Amino acid sequence: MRHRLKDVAERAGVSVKTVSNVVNGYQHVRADTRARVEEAIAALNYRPNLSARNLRKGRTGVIALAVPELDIPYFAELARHVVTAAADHDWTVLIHQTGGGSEQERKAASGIGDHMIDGLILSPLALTSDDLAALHGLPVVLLGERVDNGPADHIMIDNVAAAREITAHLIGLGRRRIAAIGSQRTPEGASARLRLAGYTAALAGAGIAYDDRLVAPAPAWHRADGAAAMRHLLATGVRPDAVFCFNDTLALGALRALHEAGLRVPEDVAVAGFDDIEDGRFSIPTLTTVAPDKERIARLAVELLAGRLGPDRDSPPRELVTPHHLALRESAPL
Amino acid sequence: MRHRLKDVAERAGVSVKTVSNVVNGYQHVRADTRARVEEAIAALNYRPNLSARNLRKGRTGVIALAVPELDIPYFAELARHVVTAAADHDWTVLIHQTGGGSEQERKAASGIGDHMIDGLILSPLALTSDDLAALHGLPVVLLGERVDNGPADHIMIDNVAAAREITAHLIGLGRRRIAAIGSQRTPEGASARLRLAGYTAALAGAGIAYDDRLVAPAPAWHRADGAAAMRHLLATGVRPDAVFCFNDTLALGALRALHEAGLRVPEDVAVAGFDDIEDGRFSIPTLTTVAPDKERIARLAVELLAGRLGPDRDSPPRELVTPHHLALRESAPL
DNA sequence: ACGGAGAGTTACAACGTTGCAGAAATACAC
DNA sequence: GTGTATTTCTGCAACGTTGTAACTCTCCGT
Repeated sequence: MRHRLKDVAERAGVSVKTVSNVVNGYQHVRADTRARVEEAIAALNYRPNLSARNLRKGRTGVIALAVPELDIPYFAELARHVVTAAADHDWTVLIHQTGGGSEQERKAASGIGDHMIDGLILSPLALTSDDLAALHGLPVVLLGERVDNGPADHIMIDNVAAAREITAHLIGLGRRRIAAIGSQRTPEGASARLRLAGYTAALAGAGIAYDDRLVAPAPAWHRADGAAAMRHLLATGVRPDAVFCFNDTLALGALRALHEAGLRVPEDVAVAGFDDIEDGRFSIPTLTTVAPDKERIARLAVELLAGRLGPDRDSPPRELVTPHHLALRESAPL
Repeated sequence: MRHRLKDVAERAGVSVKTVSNVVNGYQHVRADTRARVEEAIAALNYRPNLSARNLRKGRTGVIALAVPELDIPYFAELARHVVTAAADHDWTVLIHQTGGGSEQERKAASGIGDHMIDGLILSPLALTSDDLAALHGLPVVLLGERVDNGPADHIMIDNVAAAREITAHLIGLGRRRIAAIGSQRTPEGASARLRLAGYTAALAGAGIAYDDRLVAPAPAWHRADGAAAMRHLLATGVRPDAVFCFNDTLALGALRALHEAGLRVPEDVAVAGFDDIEDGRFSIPTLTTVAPDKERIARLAVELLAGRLGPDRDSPPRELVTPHHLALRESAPL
């Protein structure tokens, strides 16, 4: 049922290698030979065995993208862009879901990496440089926060600046009791720490005192966590007049909780998020947010990986900061 | 840097095959030999070369999941469940994005399938049975609408019944001018046709005349399409008092358009969707919808595939209808 | 006619792994 | 103590492909 080079060769009356040459587009094949071979390929519906080709070549044509959770819209959108960018290099993308645990991420790094993939684009939450070292030379591009001393290429946005800017925007609206939702103390919470730093920097810049009670932690960054954190803030009676949520799903949850509490957005409480996911453009109200250039991040990641697999094999690790902008919508308008 | 069985064998002072036996958990290996080999494996950080193993075994341990678009929440949620279910079989899931075009789906089927994957879970929009035949024996499980005469296992929900039930629910609220959003005339629109059939059946059952002007097409089923369709309905002056959207993202777009038009949901217009995506539980208002059991669909798909790779290799194709229920929320409450 | 260049084709080995058959060592039965 | 299982380990071949090197054949210039 499934045919091999040998079958094609027999049918076309040539050697196995000649068929291989035709399949790989080698130049010096006589036109009539090529035609005979192609006829045989078509007749037998021959497809190369990629495992064998990979074994021989040491390349698989597959790269992996490992993200914490696929059904967080930010990662789903990112995944779409990575798949698109990878297609330009004729790569297939193996999308892997780590669950954000260090165990799973380690497995994504070492386990999957084994020999099935040529490179890895990893959006780590919990990974340490030790885990990374265990890759033993598999080219890796990291997205998001820095892994300390990691010897890998790295793409990020300036989280502190972005958080500072959007907090400053809320201050510019005249708000003074600005809450933050999404803080995390765990080692995984690198993004949370940076965004919190931007938040406090903006407050300090405007001469507003930092109030611990206005900062709500969130174990994960899902809608439910955002809603719970918002409810908690409202219940403690610290009446914020604005909220900066560390990502958009938190913000959507917060919108929901505010709605249930009968508060108007943005009149009573302005809300800002982070990530610019599709939902935020259709939510009620639409969501003001920090918009990273996801398409560019994905493209850069694929290109860095391509470099590592090609000429830049041994060049020093690169660190790229991609631009972002504020998307000002109804929840905290201009 | 990257070691092979041979390197481990030399270090442990045994044959290559013995190392292979240890790696594969073969029983009859003396304890001290096993220990020596394991020490060597650890010391060299040996990892099997999967390409070689696959070549030898004819199995790859990778299954593919092909969906039209990853950033449609329904598919992202489904993907998460499939990844989880596949992990129980020690399978890695290669997630593939087809874009919904028949060309891409064909490629997902034939191109990717070549020898890299053991099986395919495909959520087709445009695939015909011819495309399916081109797979030449690759086990496939189809999700969603029927591919005519396809010789593959198939999991679906009863779209007609589900659409009829939720439309009947709207009728039960006393609504009489019930619009539908999402109809499609293209060959890809199988789901749309079935849901439309359920909608018309419910109207007929209640003695309500079908009004063509209340049925709005949507080229795709994104939020933007839902919003555009809703705006169109409102602009034509046919004042619906309820809308059944053929999926949740359409419904979220419709909610947005209704909000912009100053109409209250559900007081002025009740809204229902289809899919029960996470967003719908936090939107304002929360979304009444048809809830398929995505976790079960994913688990069944993986199990059917496991069967095809094992004992049920040649059993006749199975067709499974999974249950659904109505999730009644604020946009069209009980 | 002869040498040389290049086009066209081929045989062979290797990529790293595992199934098979069997050798060597050990245990067991009588 | 001999014969028979059983455990433990090994060498070889094969999975399907491609790189290397070599071979044949044609064509050209002299």
